[in-house]
Amino acid sequence: MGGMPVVMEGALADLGAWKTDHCSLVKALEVVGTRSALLILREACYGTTRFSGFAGRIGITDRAAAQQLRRLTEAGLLAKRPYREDGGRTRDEYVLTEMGSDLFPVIVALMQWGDKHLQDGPAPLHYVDHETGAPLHVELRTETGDTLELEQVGVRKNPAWHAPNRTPQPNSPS
Amino acid sequence: MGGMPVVMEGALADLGAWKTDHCSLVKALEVVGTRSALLILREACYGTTRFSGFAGRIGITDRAAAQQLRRLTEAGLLAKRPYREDGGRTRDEYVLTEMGSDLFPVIVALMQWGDKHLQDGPAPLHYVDHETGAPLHVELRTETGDTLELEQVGVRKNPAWHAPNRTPQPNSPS
DNA sequence: GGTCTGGCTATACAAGGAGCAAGCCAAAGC
DNA sequence: GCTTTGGCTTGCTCCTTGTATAGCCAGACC
Repeated sequence: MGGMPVVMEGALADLGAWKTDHCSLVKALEVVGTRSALLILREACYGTTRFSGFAGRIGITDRAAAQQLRRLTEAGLLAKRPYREDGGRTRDEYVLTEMGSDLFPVIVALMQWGDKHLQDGPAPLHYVDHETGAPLHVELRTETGDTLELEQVGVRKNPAWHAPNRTPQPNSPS
Repeated sequence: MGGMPVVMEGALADLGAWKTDHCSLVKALEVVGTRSALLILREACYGTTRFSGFAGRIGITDRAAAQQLRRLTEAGLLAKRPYREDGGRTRDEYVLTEMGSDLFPVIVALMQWGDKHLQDGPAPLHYVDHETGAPLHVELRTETGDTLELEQVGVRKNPAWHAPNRTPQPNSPS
């Protein structure tokens, strides 16, 4: 069992005394906090670029696909790029930006968790190093390469942090 | 910029020819695909265990908290544990199971992505090795410790995979 | 000019998440 | 036995996500 959580360092230890006002997780969930957004990004990582590919492979309606593609493009995770098939007009396809492909670890982490806890049998797909075939995993590591258990992790305030717009408030990070 | 996606190996290369029927990501999103579910789990990782702590710190209503705590408990990410404060009746608190704490990398990965792409200034919080203070990161790594770019990643069918209930269909993994 | 096609939009609707506010309930303590 | 307290439920409402179905629109080709 888990049980023991992370170590909240310093002033963070008193959970009643601070708020998670600027939490990056909250901001992230505002952008990719829906099922269809993450599935669109999975598809984009798989190499899907065209409207009908997204809608068809994910199994969502045109409307849902169009809406999410627009949202993700506006947010900067996808970029439109014109293309042209012979005998067709020029259209836009959707390719990952750096911001979008930086989400790949999130997708693999969720996939890995689902593989372990939600599949009846073995995992259907593997992520590997394409060159060597070595299996890939998402891991929490320090620069020196150590992986940690949850209870060995510490959370601390970033001393360089300051409130985004004026009035640097001292007491509400995250 | 990103641009190049992962390498779909073998039969997976033809995206039109297979479906993502058993994708672990889809299953994972059915359990933790909502904002409030992930925020509850963030709080559980931070050490919050009690009803009012979840509702109050996340800033959601009692109703939403109760609903998610029930869902996550039924799904096996949280477990109820009785406790008793002096002068109070016994009640249940919610602690992470192994299944729940295995989601921590997902939370950190999302947080890290938000830190990089959605914060106006520096990140408000840091995750570190509590012992040494060394910063923690989520990384895609092979067993030999190499980290990869997106275009070096390969996706392949698991040869050991079989459809969960009878009729092992040959053509629809993930 | 007419038609076809793929990408996208429009309308109408159902389901679920979540807010507000109030109420319920099982001890503990008076 | 009445009140208090914290945890949880209920009724009602709004908003978002997603479905189903249909329609629009800009070219390319005829």
